[in-house]
Amino acid sequence: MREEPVARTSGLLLLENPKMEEVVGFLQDSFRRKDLVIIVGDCECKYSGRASSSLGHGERVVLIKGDGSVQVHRPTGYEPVNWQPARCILSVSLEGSSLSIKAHRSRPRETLDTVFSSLIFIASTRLMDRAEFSLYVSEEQMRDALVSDPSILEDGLRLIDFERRVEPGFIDFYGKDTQGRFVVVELKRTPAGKDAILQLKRYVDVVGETTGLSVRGVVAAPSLRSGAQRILATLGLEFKRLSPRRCAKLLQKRETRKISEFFRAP
Amino acid sequence: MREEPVARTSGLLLLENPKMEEVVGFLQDSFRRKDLVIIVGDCECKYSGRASSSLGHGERVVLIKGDGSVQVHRPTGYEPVNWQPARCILSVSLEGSSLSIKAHRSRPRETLDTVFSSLIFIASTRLMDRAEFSLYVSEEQMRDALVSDPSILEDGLRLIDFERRVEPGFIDFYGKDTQGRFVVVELKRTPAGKDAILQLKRYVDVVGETTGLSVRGVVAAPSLRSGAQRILATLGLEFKRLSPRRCAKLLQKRETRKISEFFRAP
DNA sequence: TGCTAAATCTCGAAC
DNA sequence: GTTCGAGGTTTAGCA
Repeated sequence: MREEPVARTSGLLLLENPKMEEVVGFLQDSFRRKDLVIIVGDCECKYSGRASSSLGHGERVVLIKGDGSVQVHRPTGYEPVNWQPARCILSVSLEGSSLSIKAHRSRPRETLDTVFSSLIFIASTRLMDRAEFSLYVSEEQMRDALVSDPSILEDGLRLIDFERRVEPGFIDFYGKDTQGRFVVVELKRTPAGKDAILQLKRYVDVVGETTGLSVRGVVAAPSLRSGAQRILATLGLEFKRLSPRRCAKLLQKRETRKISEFFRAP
Repeated sequence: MREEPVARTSGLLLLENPKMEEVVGFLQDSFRRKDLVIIVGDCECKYSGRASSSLGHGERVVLIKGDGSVQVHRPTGYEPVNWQPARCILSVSLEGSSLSIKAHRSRPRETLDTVFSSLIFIASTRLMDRAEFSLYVSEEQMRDALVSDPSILEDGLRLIDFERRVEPGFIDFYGKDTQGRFVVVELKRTPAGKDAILQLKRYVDVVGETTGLSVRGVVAAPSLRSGAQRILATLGLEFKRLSPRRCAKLLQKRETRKISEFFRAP
């Protein structure tokens, strides 16, 4: 006799070595509730869409999330061997003694069919997760990256000075472009707003007065806040996208290169 | 009283609402055996390496494979929020009442630390999976792709004919390059071997005799079988990599473009 | 909606 | 080992 799935404190439902028949309803309920489902068992996969693929029998972990995304994981490899992104239409059916789970989407039109010939266990649960994910790179790290390779902002851009003291404060990056024009860069780790633009404007004015030449002002940030583009254009300043991630990557590269050059030295 | 983890027929070990203390040994054993581990629980994540990231408390699924890869999955999204590729060094420790799982690798130097404050369940199992994964595109589809856009093989390559009847059989693709030289292409869906090369040689010779001009012979395949490069060079023929996937992608693009052009038509 | 560029891209092959 | 290119790339930012 089989026991019914038991609801845990966390709302976890577990089926160990379940029968195919009972699994159909179990999965349909889980999909309807948009719960997360983990299936471990022996399955085949067929994918058809942008390309076609087939994968014979083997024991795998299948992860089906409430958003309709599907992943089939083999025992090794970071990436799923087969998958389907979110917003799939999921359907479960019994095919003889096997269980078929189809994940279909249009645009692009593609289907992943996972057919289980045996099941080791199935878990279904609703996960609570409201946390915010944040990738960090400091403004100082971004400045270091720009100083070490100004071309990440603009081709041919060269460094004159950084953290340069001028009347209202410090210029993050001070350089010269391919046409020989001075460039003042205001760096922001987060989307740049009016404050950053006005700050830059002051620096540009000061440098313009000091040198008596026309000076370019560039806001370098991951993006502009809404409305900032308008102010920027009004003041004759520019925006250049600079992603914190790219800066971090470049710094990492420089770091490893330094180390390798050190070891290569005689 | 807690019951001991029970070994299933499949070698599955399950812990439901386990205590942190018992989990440490459980995970260390699993990692040593290089079994696959699934953990569901409330955790925080900190990543540091190429970039830095932090993720606050939330219920997630963590998948740790025998190859040392780690994935932290939130309730939605196809991709893991945090991850670490294969060949990581895994370590488990108790930090107060929390469980910390660190995945570290060098080159690039980066660490993912996942700290569980509570556990819903843990599963550990060895998966048997020896199946081969294959992506399908027929040779005919590859030929269609090449015919519809010869530049995927070589810049400026133009089509003269395909499936062209010559003495020993059919030339897959017959064209002309930017220098006006005739090009005979032999297509293979799988790594090309001696047979494909000799076939191509016959076509090239026939076309050369017919036209009285020098003719280029190109093997287009995902790769060359070992030793084939040598024969190719000896016979004065060329190899151009052509992936079935890229052909499939191109065909799909053409298809969608056709459809959109159809709908756009007046 | 479609494109273009970046990704903690990953992964594999060639050099 | 390192570099280079492809991917069912995915994803985010913009026009």
